[in-house]
Amino acid sequence: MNSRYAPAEIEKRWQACWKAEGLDSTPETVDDNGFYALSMFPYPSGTLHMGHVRNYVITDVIARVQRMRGRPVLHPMGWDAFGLPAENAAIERNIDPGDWTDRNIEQMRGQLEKLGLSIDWDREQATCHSDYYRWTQWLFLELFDGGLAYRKNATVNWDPVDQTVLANEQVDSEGRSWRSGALVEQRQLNQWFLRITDYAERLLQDLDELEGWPERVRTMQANWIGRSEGAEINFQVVGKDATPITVFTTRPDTLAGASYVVLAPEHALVEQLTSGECLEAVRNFQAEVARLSALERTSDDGPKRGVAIGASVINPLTDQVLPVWIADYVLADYGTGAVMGVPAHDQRDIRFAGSNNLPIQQVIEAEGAAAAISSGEAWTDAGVLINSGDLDGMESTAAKAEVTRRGDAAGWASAKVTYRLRDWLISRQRYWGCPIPIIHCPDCGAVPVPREDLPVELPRGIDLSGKGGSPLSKQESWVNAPCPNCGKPGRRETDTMDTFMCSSWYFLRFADPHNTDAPFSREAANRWLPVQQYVGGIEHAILHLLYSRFFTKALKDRGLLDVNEPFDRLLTQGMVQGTTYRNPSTGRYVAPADVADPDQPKDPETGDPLEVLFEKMSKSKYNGVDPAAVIDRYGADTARMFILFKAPPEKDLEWDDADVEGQFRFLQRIWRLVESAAGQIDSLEPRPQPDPLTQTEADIRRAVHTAIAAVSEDLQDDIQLNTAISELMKLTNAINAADLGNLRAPLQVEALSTLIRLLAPFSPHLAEELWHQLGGTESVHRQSWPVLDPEALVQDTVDLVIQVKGKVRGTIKVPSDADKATLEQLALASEVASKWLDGQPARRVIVVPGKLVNLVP
RNA sequence: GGGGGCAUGGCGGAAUCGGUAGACGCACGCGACUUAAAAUCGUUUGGGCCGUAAGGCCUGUGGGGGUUCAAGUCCCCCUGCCCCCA
Repeated sequence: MNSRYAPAEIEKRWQACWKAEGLDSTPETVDDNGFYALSMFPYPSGTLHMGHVRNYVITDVIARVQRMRGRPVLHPMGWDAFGLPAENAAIERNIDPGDWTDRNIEQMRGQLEKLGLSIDWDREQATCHSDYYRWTQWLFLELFDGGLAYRKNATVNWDPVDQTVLANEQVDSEGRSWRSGALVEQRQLNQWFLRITDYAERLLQDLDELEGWPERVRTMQANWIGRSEGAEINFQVVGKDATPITVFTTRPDTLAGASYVVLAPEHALVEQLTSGECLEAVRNFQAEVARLSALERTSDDGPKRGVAIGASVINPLTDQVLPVWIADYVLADYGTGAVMGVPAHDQRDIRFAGSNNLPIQQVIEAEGAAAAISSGEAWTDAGVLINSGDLDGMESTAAKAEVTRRGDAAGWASAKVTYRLRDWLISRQRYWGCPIPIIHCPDCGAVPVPREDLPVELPRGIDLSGKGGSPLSKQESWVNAPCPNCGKPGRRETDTMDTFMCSSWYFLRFADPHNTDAPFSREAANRWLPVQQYVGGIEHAILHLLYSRFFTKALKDRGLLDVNEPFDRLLTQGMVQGTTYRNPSTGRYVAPADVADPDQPKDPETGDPLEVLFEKMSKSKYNGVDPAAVIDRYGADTARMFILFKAPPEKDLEWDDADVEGQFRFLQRIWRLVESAAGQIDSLEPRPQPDPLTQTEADIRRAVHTAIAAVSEDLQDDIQLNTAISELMKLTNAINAADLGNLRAPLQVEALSTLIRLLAPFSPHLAEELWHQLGGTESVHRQSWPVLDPEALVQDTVDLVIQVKGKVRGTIKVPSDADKATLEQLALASEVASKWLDGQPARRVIVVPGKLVNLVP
């Protein structure tokens, strides 16, 4: 009695106890009612930050509630452990990337354990360990066997700082590397690709199935896949017996308005078609374009540049002769690498035509179209065709199909669907990644390493200078290997895989983590997948989630599992932001420690007033809060409560020390409340409720069951953990206000037992401690979730709102079971009504039972 | 430029099958306890106006319009901010 709430002692003790008891282990056998709760696994940087904490605590609450609901739960954790930071750290400090990574994992696991997460650590995986990446390699071979992995020479984004190839997605909108920030260059290299484009249509279509995903993530994926319907149209080359130029267009209806045709500078036909006098200009232009990124080339607003190549083609619809150009805004690997220029009806074309003196011919008429075009704006909306021969007068939407149909009949067009999505470039010229299990043989070509020879281990303890291509290519003893086919000397593939490969299937390995015969058994995968609740950052909305979906579908097609989508429900949590001080005139950030008066923040150097912002926690902004420090001071339970209460999960969260204090106080209030009862209650066994109840008892039962209903609802579909905690606060307030001494024992037991069980997923340590203090013998986390008794919610009378002309004018107490007619009578007879109706009869009466009556005179 | 989202007290946020706006918390103020402070407990607070008071009225969810008995919620227009794509 009268002990203080001491989280440090309580949390340490219960964590040890749970570990000894195996409380968090995954049930061995389950039928199909298992619940798979998963957080996006972290990169083991060595330090846990608040974003991680938020992510894992949200998932943990969901997992714990499901356990109490009686479902077998899989809640694992692992490490996305390959990647550049380890290699960079190794270069800087001359340590082995593997050792560095393992040390970080140890450290972060320790930090995670302090949070009291109910994770089954027995299933832990690290993608850089050979018992994991062996299976990444195995799956690569599966894709290879299925024709989904191939090698091709292609223009790639080259990061001159990190000396590696980047995927398009790793280049930001300014053409810089997402990691090094260097301006990306274009290079030709022979690279490994995965044929994700084969799955473009399914990846798009099946987005409709994902009802448990945020709409905006689905939209982002759909945009990324970028389906467009149109036609391929062939233009015969004048005077040469050359292959016709095939363009892709989404606007075949504007064909008559085509005034030129443009090839990508890298297009194969450029060589053939360029005339002698244009050759030099074309060569120069090609060299110039090679330095530009795709993004610089395709933006709508930049200037469009190009040169004519001295060839002509024939417009198949009008028989007009059109010049052929090459231009920076046409990309070789999108569509056919060639477009028809219709300046009047395409924004980029009108810019190009303007700067190169090419004719602009309007062929779609609509109100305002001509004016827009003459002012230099393309008319891209629908309209009616003009200047198009016998197609004049046709709606442009109808004309799309008609032009394609005619072209198809005449052999110069065919309907075509293209996608913006490109095949996934997985080759990386780096050391710290999963080796691609291929041996290059001078005779047999690229030969897969036999599955029984996996893993192809990364050689350890090698010199990493960080310069000049792949370190693996310099490891002669490793590189040289006999061809598995013919036995002749061959060379191992020295590229490693994009780390997104490793993270595209880890959720499958968790279902069957110790399997030594296969990456996972089909039974285990089918039993646990799809993940019922996936939680992670919005920054993975496209890449990781799209790749994982692709893997799942591809592996399904290979017969390895039967699920079509990996993640049933997705929750994208918001950022954790810290108080940030910035000098608006210099743009520099100031550390909070250097701010003397937080109410009147001033720059210690210049004396300028500082602006106070909330921005994502980062070292450079001096606004980070260390989770370990918060746990040391207040305990993990307070940290959990704060982070869950402060904002809805998907919104950004502003860190506020005062609010952390507030949560600590709330937990102390519960502590004192339970302590006041500890002398009176020796068991939490439910007992029959007395009948009749006193008014206070009936009120407290209603509060208890209202809380059960509300918290359960908040954890159900639309997960709202912040309001769930506010319901716990209301219940605590209600019990405090009623005073336990005024309740008979069965009521006390029900109230406290419910409060503690509802609290358990949020504050697992405190709930466990209180549960035992009140005589609980088994863990609170093995108790069942409180069950709602609808009877307890019933009230004899309710407050009925009286509105007059839609304005609230008062309330009256009415029997809760009164019917509409009675309510109307009671309302009309009320004082409120007589006062506000002022003698007029109510012309109209709207009755909403249980809520209000609206009287309209 | 295209697509999507958001806008509620001093602050974070509740309330969207249209039905008492501001739950819950933070901060602030006041009070109790205390020699004092901390802690704790109680309590006020959207704005404006009337009233000695009890109380009452008007107004209010970024701005403007509309639908409806009733709008934070639905529709149209505008402004600002955020995200994605270009």
